[in-house]
Amino acid sequence: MTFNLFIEGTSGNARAGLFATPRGAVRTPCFMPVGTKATVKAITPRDLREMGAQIILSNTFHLHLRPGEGVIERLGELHGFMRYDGPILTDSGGFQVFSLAELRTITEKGVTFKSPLDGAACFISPEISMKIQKALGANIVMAFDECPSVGMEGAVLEESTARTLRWLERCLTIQLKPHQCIFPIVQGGMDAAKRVASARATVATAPDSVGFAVGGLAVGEERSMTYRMLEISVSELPTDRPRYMMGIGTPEDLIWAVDRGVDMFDCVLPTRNARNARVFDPAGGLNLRNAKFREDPAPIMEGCDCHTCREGFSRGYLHHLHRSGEILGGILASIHNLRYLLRQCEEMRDAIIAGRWEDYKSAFFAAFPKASPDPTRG
RNA sequence: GGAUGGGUGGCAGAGCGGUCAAAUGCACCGGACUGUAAAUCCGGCGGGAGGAAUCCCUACCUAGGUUCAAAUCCUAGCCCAUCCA
Repeated sequence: MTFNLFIEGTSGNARAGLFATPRGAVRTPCFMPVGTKATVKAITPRDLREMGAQIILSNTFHLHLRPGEGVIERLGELHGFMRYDGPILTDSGGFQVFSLAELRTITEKGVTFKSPLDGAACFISPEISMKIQKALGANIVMAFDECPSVGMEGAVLEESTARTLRWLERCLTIQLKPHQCIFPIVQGGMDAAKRVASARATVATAPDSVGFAVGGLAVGEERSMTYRMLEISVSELPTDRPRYMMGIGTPEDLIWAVDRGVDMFDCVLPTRNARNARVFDPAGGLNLRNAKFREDPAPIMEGCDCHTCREGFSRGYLHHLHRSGEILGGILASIHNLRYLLRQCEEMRDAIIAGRWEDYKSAFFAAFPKASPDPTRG
């Protein structure tokens, strides 16, 4: 069994484990940095290794448009192409159904996108997405789903959710490479009954899946809704397989998700925010562009073990870099933000295994009073 | 000394009788960002009152003037740029 989850400890619904992949074991809970276009923006693979990243994401749709999966496959698949030797997960393009909503039309066959690059029509079906991902060579391949918008409900949501399931069946007909596996994605929008139905049907359709993802969350809805839907979705998933909550990434989100049994998550937030001068700290974060940091000699966060903080780069210096539009500002802040979440995952894992999960959570929310320990309440 | 052009908000730079507290960009002060069309986007940016619509005051080099009305027209002065002596 190439892919396998070994659970090392639990606390309530929270779990810590080891997820074996052909590129090595991933310790969970695990945050996965996003490298849409075969690069985690502003970060080298060396940085990724140093900060303790275990697995990263890339994107089917964007790489299909440029440079094309053929180029990447011939240059050594994603791993060889971008010189990253850890496990890689590719998203299927399903998120672009949501994020590029104005540029696409959906039919039963698939989705026709207008390329953001040149406006050319680009058709992606479940089969095409799988074939692209097969060529890209990621270790975890995501099913091609439809990520519905927050407002979708009733018959339209019903049809969307059902279509994602039909598409899953079609995804499963494409044979992947031996080092690859597929994660199906649970949908169901902001509808509890549809979440349950989607999760059950997903498991029934792909019972042997190595892992399962919960999608369609953190797309603009209230946090209370996010986690109510997550709880419902996760409760229907097998406990012995990794659960991947797609698209979250604030420190508090990680706690909330892990507390509900999530093992893996990814998010553009740490890198995007970093490029916009927003950095994490235990009290809720800093905007390094703010005037008050102009002459601040302190590192972003006292005691942080990220390269940026360890090297002694001051807030004042980072303020200057971001003000000046210097590329190093984005780099140093990205390193900090990614390491922050990665370290938090290590801490969460240790706490769960050591039976300190409840204490860990209490300490986290004590330091960050603005975040609610339970987002589903209020 | 003469000729011509010009002096507008922190800077650059529109406006050239009313709809102007004055376009736009930059700077400045904040905010947002969650499977990346993002090193992006949004708001504010003379002073004062008010939740707000709004109201009051002071403003387009200086001083006068024309006009119901002037950043815009006239006169004088000061300053700047270029050219000629």
